[in-house]
Amino acid sequence: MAGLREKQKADRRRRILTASSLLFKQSGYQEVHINQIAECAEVSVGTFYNYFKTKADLLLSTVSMEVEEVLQQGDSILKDPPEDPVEALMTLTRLYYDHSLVYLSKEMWRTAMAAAIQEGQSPFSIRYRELDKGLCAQVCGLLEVLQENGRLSADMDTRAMGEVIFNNLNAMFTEYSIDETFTLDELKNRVLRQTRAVVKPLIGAA
Amino acid sequence: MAGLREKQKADRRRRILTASSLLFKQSGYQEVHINQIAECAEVSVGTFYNYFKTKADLLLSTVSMEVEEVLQQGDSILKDPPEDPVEALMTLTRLYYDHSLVYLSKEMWRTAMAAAIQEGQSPFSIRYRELDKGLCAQVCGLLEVLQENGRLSADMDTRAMGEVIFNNLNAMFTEYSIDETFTLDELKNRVLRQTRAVVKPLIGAA
DNA sequence: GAAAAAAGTTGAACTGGTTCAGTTTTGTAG
DNA sequence: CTACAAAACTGAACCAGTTCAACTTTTTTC
Repeated sequence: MAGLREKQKADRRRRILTASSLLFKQSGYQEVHINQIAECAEVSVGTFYNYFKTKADLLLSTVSMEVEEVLQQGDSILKDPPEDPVEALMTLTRLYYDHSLVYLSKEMWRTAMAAAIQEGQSPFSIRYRELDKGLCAQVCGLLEVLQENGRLSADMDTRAMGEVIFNNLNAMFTEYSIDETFTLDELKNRVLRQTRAVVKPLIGAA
Repeated sequence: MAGLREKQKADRRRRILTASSLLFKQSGYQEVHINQIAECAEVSVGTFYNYFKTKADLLLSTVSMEVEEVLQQGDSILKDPPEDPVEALMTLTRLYYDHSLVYLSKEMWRTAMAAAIQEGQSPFSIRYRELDKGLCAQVCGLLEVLQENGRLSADMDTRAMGEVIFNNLNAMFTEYSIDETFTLDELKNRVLRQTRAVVKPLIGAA
């Protein structure tokens, strides 16, 4: 009952992912055509579209992997966060940012973001936003922990605050992805300053 | 020296803009093809591309108009803002949001946003980000005014704070544009709660 | 093991935005 | 007014992502 068909399916899917990953790294997302991916993966173009709805859909599986890994690692930060709230938030932020270019280039992030915005009812967009929501929830979760530990004012609206901080992280990451000259260090420094500005007034007012 | 050529050029440009605006309103951006726009404007497809670099470029001229109007109106709010900081920020925010759908539909905003992200070095993207920067500067400017008026703590980092608040406005507007069921009222309510969470701790600590 | 059904593969054709070589129109000089 | 140059217009061809009707392979049934 192993199923030859299942085996072939899994194999083809893997071949397509391997081929595209290789080609994207080699020549960039835009430069690589579906023909090339299909050829390199030894399937036909039609078969490619049996496995992925669109070219951008290829990215989604990578984005998904990326974010899931980062969410898991983020959870362990929430379990025992740095005492200083700014430092705690920046630890999470650095995790997100440093991990971001492991599987995906800036160009690929741009494409994924643009695709997610383009039509909101596509499965791509829905999944992408789910992942974002997961990250946002994690930031909110961290604020709750800090609040419970008495590190942040008790009357802070953790939900609203978390959304603002996450939206800022996300917007800054978008800016970073758009501008090829924007370095990771510059990004972290700017976000540090912003996070400070927002979080400092909430400290010790418990 | 009026120049027949100049006159014709201006006329053709106007015809294309009128035609596309009409067609987009009628059938939505995606549905309308360049052929149709060209036909309706009584020019050839090639001529269309003499006047606009891409289909998305059509949107840019509309977005540009939109944002320039809003920036101007925003300036008059800065001249004499409501005393309460949250109310002041929400007045500006409501201006932005209420104005947003005068010339552009959600679908058109999505397309413009996606295009601006897709390739960051295109004139489209550069112009779009300039406009965003203008809005961000206006939010920062409002915070400065409020700080000068003694309404916000004197040691607040207006620049960083303004960026965070603007990034949040922008992110929420993006979410709103993506989700066709997200209403303007819901948007304003959520942003109100977020703005409160961030700004309240800065009040009276002067 | 043969036949029918189900699932999957294939690549040529389609789609719609974009380009460009050839043509027409406008401005200028003699 | 004619001739020439510059600018602008034109639409058929191009391109790359996507679709789909015909074909092949695997599974199921008897």
